Amino acid sequence: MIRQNHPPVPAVKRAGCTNLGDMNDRSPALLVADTGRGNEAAILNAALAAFGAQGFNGASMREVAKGAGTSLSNLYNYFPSKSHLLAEVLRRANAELEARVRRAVADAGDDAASRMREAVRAYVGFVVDQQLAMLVSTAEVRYLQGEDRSRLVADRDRTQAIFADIVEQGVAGGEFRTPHAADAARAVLSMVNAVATWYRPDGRLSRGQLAEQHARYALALLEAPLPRA
Amino acid sequence: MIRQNHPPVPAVKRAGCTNLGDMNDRSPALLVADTGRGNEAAILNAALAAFGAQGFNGASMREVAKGAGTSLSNLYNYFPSKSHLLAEVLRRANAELEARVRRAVADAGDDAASRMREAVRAYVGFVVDQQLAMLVSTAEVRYLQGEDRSRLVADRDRTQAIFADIVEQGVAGGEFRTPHAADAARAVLSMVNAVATWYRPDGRLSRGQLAEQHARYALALLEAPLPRA
Amino acid sequence: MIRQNHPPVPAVKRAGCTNLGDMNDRSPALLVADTGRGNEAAILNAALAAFGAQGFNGASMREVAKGAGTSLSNLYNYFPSKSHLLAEVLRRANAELEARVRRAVADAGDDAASRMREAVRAYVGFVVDQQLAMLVSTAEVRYLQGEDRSRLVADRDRTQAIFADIVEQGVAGGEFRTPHAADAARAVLSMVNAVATWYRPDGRLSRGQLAEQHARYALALLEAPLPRA
Amino acid sequence: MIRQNHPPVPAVKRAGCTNLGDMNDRSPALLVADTGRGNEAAILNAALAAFGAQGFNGASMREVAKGAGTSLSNLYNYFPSKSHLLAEVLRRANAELEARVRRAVADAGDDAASRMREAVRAYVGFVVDQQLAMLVSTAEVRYLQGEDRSRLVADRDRTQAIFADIVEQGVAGGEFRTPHAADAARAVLSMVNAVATWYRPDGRLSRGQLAEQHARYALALLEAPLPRA
DNA sequence: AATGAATGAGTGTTCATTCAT
DNA sequence: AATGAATGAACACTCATTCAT
Repeated sequence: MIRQNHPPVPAVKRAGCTNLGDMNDRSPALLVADTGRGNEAAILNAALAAFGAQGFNGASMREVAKGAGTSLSNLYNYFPSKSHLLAEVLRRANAELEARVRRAVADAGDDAASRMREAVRAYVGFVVDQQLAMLVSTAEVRYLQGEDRSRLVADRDRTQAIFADIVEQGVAGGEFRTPHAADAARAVLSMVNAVATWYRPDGRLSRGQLAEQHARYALALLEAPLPRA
Repeated sequence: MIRQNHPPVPAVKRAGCTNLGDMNDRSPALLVADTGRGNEAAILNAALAAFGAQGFNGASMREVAKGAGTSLSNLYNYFPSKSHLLAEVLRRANAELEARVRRAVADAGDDAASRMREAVRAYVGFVVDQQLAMLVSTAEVRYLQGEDRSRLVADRDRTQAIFADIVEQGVAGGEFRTPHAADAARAVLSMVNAVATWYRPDGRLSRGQLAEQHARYALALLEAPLPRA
Repeated sequence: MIRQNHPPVPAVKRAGCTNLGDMNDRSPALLVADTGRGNEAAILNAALAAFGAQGFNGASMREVAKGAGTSLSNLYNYFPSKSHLLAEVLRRANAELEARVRRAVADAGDDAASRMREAVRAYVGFVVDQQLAMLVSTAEVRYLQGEDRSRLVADRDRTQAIFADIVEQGVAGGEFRTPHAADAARAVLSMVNAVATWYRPDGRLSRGQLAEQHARYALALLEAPLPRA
Repeated sequence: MIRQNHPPVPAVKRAGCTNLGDMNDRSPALLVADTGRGNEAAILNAALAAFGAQGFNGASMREVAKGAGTSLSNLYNYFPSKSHLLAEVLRRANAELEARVRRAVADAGDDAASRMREAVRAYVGFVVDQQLAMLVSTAEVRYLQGEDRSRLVADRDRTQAIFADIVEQGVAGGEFRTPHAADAARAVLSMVNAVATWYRPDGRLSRGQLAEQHARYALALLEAPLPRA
């Protein structure tokens, strides 16, 4: 069993370019507020913390129970299995992400560039706010199976399609000149997803700067005309 | 424990934008050729396959042994622990990656754009050739600890620094006009790393097209002047 | 692993002077009565039997579980490790021994000779009643570590100090004329401890004779004036 | 597996009355001088050290090999099994002990008291000189089986019979007045054997004082007339 | 909804021993 | 006499899960 006690990465490393995907020592990301059903929220948050710190297979239901302040066996009154618990955590994380992005796009202007900028800003914002949830979402989906898995894949595809649609719109309208329209959305999403692997709240860039910077990376990548910075 | 028997993801999904990071059903990526020391190479390759298929904590030493065609206990004549085995797999993967990138850059022209293009092409090439190794490298570093961990981080930083140096050179020389030079190398690397999470040998794009496409993404992101496609 | 199937030592040997410290084939010394906590007492008694028969390292938790009539994993609901289990067995054994000796001394007369006689009689009585516990106490303490070890050493020192105090009193009062007061208590304790290594319930001497005899050895060793037998 | 790293017992404990039977941190008792047969002596000495430090079941053949500076498999060119190795160590230890005691008795006067004094002195001397061998002899015989076991028991009985014979002679001749002659030799031997469990080379008493003191204990126990100290 | 006790399958790792060289 | 590679059985311990209460 892996006990992850590794010392905090020294500050100089943080500004480096290493993407290590460390998931420990993050502020307990309260992904789930009270659900009005006993210990449910506590369990979900504890599960997120445990899966984040040890990975799905490295974390134990006992740890989750301890983190939630309840007994091991009580977990099974809320979730029928460890996998279902993971599935529910991931479902909630993606739901919130999708909602935020969709809202941002709806509030943006009509042109593809504005919409892409706002989509990226919302996405990066969520990554910063719910870094642990993003890391777990990325790293642990693979341990889902069957229906739980396909449902999550569908959810995720819906979120990613928002970006793909904007790219399509932009290319069709001549705003984006990338010759690789079909794959560019994926490249943008890879970039912003990866923010979760290296972002540190005490880093050089503020939440807003980070969002703005990635919006520019995205538009540049899509070969939109850029203001001379 | 998760036994991953999930049915193959249908073809239509493959062309979609979902980055699921499935690691199963890949051709056994023979990362390591014979090392001249008994079963060592077989063990390393089996470990890569097992860690890829089940994750570090999901894979068992018994599976590795079976994959390598040797006995469980014999594993420990070669590697003192499961972690060391992982460490060695990752070390070799990164060594090969670094070597390829370094060679490509050395053989490129003197200007930053050419060097970046060749670095990205080599990197993407490695991702395609050793997809499983890249996936495992990304996903399982976190289970390393202590010296094994810090050694690998240092190795990796060296590889990533190649890109950072090229960006710096390009910005200094006016070739790259991105205003966010400090973080741009990381964005590029995120993009190319992510290729491992969705690439399929039978996909729409060939190895060469993929490399070329990502080179263009990278240069665009860095705001290098682009040919009108 | 040693499986102790050696044939019973022939009767003639029993009366000999060999101290072999055989620990098998003794009646299951029910050291612990029901503790009111599930299988706890059964586990402790089974552990005593197993450690006695095979030694701490020779005994396996599976054997203990089998002896206790429960499952291997359930052992860990009661004791966090094999060492802790040993520690608890030894702690209880010494607690009972100390209590018996202390009670005997309290009930004895005021003179050192009476007190020593009663202390020895109580000690030998315990050795006979809980022979296996005494053997295990003597032979397996060394496998304890850290706090468990220091706690037991302290417990044991307290018990032995009872004898040392009586010797001191007797020498101070002129009852004992040994010139080596500082070490004599240890010699007496060595003698009575060793009874556990050779005593057989079906031996020549009864429990009472054994106690009486060792009381006389002790007083003689301390150079107390003896009745002409 | 027990790794005995416990810190050295503090000095104040050493003078106390606790018999813990610690076997670590003793000077490597070179029980066996060169036997003229390759690595044999080194193996035997390493085995003694390993069995002393970890117990028979706690020590591994790998440790013995390392201690002897040879390879694991080479051990089996000298001794057919771990048990035989233990048997040989114990055989040599007892042989040396018996020789020393027999010589001392032969060199003593004719009266039982002198003979007993010299026997005890020789025995204690050996315990001090070969403390580790004595500890291992006492603690690990029980792991011997079959012929190895019975041969050693016979050896040991012969050594102990020397004491029993002296007691018999002394009682018959009126020198010893103990009414419990049949068991007294065993009591004396228990006492001197136990010296191995607490003796420290840097303790309060010298080797000679220790021997002298135990001779007096023995004679007192046997109720021989004593000089007024 | 909540708990403590229980369990069978599994984990990484170590063992004494063997064998080919 | 000496070695490195190999093995099957065993080890202490943990797992997700169930059940009686």
